[in-house]
Amino acid sequence: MSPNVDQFFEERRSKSRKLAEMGVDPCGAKFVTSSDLAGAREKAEAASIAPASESEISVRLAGRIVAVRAFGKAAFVVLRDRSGDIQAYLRADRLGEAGYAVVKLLDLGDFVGVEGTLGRTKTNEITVFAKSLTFLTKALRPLPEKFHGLSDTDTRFRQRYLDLVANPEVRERFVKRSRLIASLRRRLEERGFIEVETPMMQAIPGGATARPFITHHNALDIDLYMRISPELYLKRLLVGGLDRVFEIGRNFRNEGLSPRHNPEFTMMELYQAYGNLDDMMEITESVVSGIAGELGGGEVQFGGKPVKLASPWPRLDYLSLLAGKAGVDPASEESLRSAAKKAGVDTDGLDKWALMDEVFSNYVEPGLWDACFVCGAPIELTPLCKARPDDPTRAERFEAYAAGMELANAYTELNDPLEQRRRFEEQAGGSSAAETGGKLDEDFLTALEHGMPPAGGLGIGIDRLAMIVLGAETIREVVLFPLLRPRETGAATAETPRSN
RNA sequence: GAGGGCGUAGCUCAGCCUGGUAGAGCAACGGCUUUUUAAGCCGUGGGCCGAGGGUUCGAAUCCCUCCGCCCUCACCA
Repeated sequence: MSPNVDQFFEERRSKSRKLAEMGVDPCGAKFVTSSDLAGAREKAEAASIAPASESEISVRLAGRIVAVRAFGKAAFVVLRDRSGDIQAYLRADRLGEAGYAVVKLLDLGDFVGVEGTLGRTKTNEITVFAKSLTFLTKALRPLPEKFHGLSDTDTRFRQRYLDLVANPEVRERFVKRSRLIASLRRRLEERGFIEVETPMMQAIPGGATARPFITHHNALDIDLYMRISPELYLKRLLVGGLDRVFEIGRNFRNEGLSPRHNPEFTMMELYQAYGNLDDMMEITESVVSGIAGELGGGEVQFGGKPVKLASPWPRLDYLSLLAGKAGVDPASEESLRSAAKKAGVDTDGLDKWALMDEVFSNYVEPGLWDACFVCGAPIELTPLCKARPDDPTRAERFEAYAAGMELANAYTELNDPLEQRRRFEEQAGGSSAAETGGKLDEDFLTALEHGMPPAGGLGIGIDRLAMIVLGAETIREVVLFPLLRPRETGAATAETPRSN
């Protein structure tokens, strides 16, 4: 620890000891409040208090001190909680000698409770005129600077609590993410879906193709995989008669990090028996545009450019987009290969379908700015999806895009157990299955053989939805604790102050 | 994994190109101050300049290696 941090720490410890000597617990106790800070503000506004006057409205409020402006025998402190900030005015003549002695020992970062009346100062600032101050908790380390806040991304992500305290817009963003998920849950429940939880540790990681994380269960002495998708378990529930199910939870993929990828990310997946792709479109449009309206006030900006999320979303054709936006002939492997090469893709060993996917994500995806559905991707890429009745080479599938990112993916689900087995076997021959030994999920196939009703299925990437709705350009701004390389243990030890 | 950028006080940053031994604001400490809004005024302390090595009489500054973060690419149904 640097001498400077040591100095802060020792000074604050000494104040903490002084408080204890005065009979004040430096790590206080329950404090009943009359409302949060924003609630007190609203009350004050509603009472239309004149400048430089006090009302008779009493409040009890608590928060962390984020600013102190002290005079000899009076001080203004700004309190902050989850809802916002409010100023409190502490005067020696109102708090008494003992009370004001505590004020003298306050530091930025301490938690306090105040009881007093709401009013406005002569500068018209809503203020709690304190009758008493209750010390709640001492902060032994200093907070980041009050004006510029905290901007170093390393510290912001590693010590997110500092980011949340110092940067109100960050706190607000995560509150909104929580509201987003609550709203999504409510909207699905209104449609008769029930929320379920399926295994995150799976013996065979299915439902997608991605490299899994491997873990080990000691008692059974078996390797397990962190799920890459809940799909195969949710479908088992359709077999079991839970006709409308959804799950909101983490998926894990052992792949690279990027502004759009975190190895653990949050997905919403739902399955609706007796439905199909059209139902999934309706749900996606309605839920996403509804949430955006609720949280973003209808106006959503990403990277300074507006993104249109209001329904209806245009239905675009996968192959037409390839021809139109990428200028390739989707039927020609050579045309696809040369386009992929031009985009800097290493095309060795890629088959026609993989090339198509590369061309799509390099040439078409970045330009899909306003929300839209891309329909009819080739069946080869989607072993869990039904083929189109009119064109068996294409999947009855859509992917929803907005702000140049894939936001959702939906199928009319394949419920033919024999066809499903054939597709799995085909896939097991491919290279992507090597990681998990190419094992077929026989238990899932058995479930299908018992009969899965025709169904539509939908997955929405919640982190990306949050990014778009909240205008965050990197996933790290919507994930509280994004994955970072752990610090050296030596450094971590040095952070811990020695006791005495 | 490759390329580029960044790393200086608790925080936000200057200094680096053109080497001469470390600066500002906020925060902290002492003093004055009972209506401030990044409060003010006077004074004080605080840095192995990410780590290690090299060049040099002399390195925050130039060179090399390593570590961490960010960006782009690659990996990634």
